[in-house]
Amino acid sequence: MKKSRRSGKVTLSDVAAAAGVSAITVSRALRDSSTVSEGALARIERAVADLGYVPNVAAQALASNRTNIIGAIIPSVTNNVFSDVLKGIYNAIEGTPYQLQLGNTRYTVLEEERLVRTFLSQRPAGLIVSGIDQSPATRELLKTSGVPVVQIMETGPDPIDLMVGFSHRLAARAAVEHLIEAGYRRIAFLGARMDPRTQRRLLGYRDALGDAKIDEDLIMTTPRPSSVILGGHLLGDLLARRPDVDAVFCNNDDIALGALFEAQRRNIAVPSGLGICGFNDLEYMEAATPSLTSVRTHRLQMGATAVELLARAIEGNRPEADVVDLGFDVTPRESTRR
Amino acid sequence: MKKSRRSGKVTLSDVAAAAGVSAITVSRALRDSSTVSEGALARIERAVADLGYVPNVAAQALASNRTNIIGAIIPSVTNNVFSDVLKGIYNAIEGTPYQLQLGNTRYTVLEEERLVRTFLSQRPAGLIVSGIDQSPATRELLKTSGVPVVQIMETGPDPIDLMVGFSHRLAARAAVEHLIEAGYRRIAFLGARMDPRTQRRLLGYRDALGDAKIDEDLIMTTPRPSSVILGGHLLGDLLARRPDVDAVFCNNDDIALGALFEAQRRNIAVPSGLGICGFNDLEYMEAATPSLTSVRTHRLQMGATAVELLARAIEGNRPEADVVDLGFDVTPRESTRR
DNA sequence: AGGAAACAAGACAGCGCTATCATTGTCAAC
DNA sequence: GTTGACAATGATAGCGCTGTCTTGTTTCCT
Repeated sequence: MKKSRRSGKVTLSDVAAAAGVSAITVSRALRDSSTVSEGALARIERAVADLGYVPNVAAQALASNRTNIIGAIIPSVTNNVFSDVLKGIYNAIEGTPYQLQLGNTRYTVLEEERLVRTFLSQRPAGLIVSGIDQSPATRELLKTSGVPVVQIMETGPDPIDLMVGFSHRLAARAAVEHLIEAGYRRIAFLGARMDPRTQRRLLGYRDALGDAKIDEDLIMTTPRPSSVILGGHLLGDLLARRPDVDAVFCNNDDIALGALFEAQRRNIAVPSGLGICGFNDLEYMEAATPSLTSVRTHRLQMGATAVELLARAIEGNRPEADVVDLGFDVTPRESTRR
Repeated sequence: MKKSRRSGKVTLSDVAAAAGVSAITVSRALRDSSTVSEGALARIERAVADLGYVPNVAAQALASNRTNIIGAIIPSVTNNVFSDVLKGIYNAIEGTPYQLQLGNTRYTVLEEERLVRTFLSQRPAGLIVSGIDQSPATRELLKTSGVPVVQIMETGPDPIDLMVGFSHRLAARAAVEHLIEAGYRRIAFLGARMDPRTQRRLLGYRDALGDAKIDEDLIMTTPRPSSVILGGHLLGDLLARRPDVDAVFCNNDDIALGALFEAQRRNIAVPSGLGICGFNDLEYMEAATPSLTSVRTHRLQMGATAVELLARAIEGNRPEADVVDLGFDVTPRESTRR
């Protein structure tokens, strides 16, 4: 007797036989119940429940040449900023028919390109990519794929398709303007991992200082990945070079927290001796002693909006605006109040 | 003329035609090149490159009734602990043929069960689940699936299949023993989100106090999700109830950091007036002023080991030991040095 | 030289589903 | 009564790949 290759699972035909209809009717009933008569639908639903039928997604994908996968490609899973965005994505995807698949570039453009290729080969329903600095090849792949794409984290000119984020340059500028208004004049920029977003924040820092006609030669950066410890080191190095600095604009909150701890270690009073401003407004900024000024960004909402834009585009009713700017809020706290 | 349903992509047969062999030979060449002659292999490789052939994973999955998907199901993407584990998983999975698919339970057993069902219906190569507190139905599903499964985060009796983690009870006990050795006697437990792992840490806390014959009625907990701010609140509530407390064992580092900030706010000297010990040893613990004692857990290695165990099990050579205990290290720092 | 064993490659069918076209029955409009 | 529109359902043929079996070819041993 010929050995069957069947997986042992309940198939559409089994359901069809149990419900007394043909397989195709079951298929239709499950995809769009309005196309099937009430009686048949009821019998099919019973049969599905009785037999414990679970559709085979591979067969669905092969036959229909599409999937319900939304791919999200982010640089890091451990960075709090991206994990918040991811949380927003998960929240929004719940209750939709879509399933999330995650890719992790580790901040390299090449890995991003590889991931885009891998994801596209699976014919995803939509794709979420981070930032606006894709390689030309990646942009081309995405543009010609026919798959809806959302770029998140940042706004900028020339979106691949859809976009949701904010201007890092304007946000940094607003933060530094806040420091200037608070009376600080020798304001340094502390930054790690000078990725493109960081570079644009540096531009915003320069914009603000330029407008206020302030000497700007107070930039401490390192290519190393950001961390709280590194924030302390950066402040230490800065103070060694320029002991007269009176405030630091930190490229992110980890660095700001590290700077605070370093200041405490050196008995530098914050905010009177040193003003500290971070970026992103992670949860601990409010809890710190003194509480730390930061720039609030809308990360959960960014993830949620990305999914909403994508869902609409997939379903054919594209939103009027391709680019959604969620803005930011400078959130002054004790660390810059003097 | 009949309209073709073809996806427009290059298929195996296209490659086969270009290489002058049959489709099945190309399939074999791509899966195990040793089964094909050198000449044919070279021609096939050329054809693949020339045509830009990308396999259709849905067709592969349907025909072979298996995939190269490893599913990972974790409670939260924003919790640093899990994101570190996830990073370890991604690191280890690179260079293997497997692809990661992530599920997010948000700390609910029901969602976990749903995700396990969804993942299993895709016939994954292996599955990673978090903790040892799966529902009986989930355990049964996993056990009968035939899919290799690793439970991560914790060790315990009766593994579903494979297991890698450590004993939270012993780790908490060791931390509290450290506090006792440092001379603290009125030691409180601060905990948020009393999930099963937290409960077992509480047991460890009680073990240590019981052994030292110390009164243990100093437990402050809340069902709310953990955060730095909450750590401050918990310490505040504790001090209102028991101003004579001399040390806190915090269920995680966020709470420990919040407790430190709250102590600073109240001008309570750490470690002389209050000892603080956290759990997990996140990066900022070392950077804090004073640096914070914690229990180091091997999160990256946990993720990596999970993938290794799984890969071995998938390939048929199961490891000798089903359960890998990665242990922990109490890491004493300034916050408990008196 | 003869035959077993090992190797290389192909034929064929089918995995479980959906696109497409065809068929049937019902009912309102003329 | 005929017609056409529409709703409900079915038959058929794949989607692109791999499992299984078969056929041909080479190698090596006795």
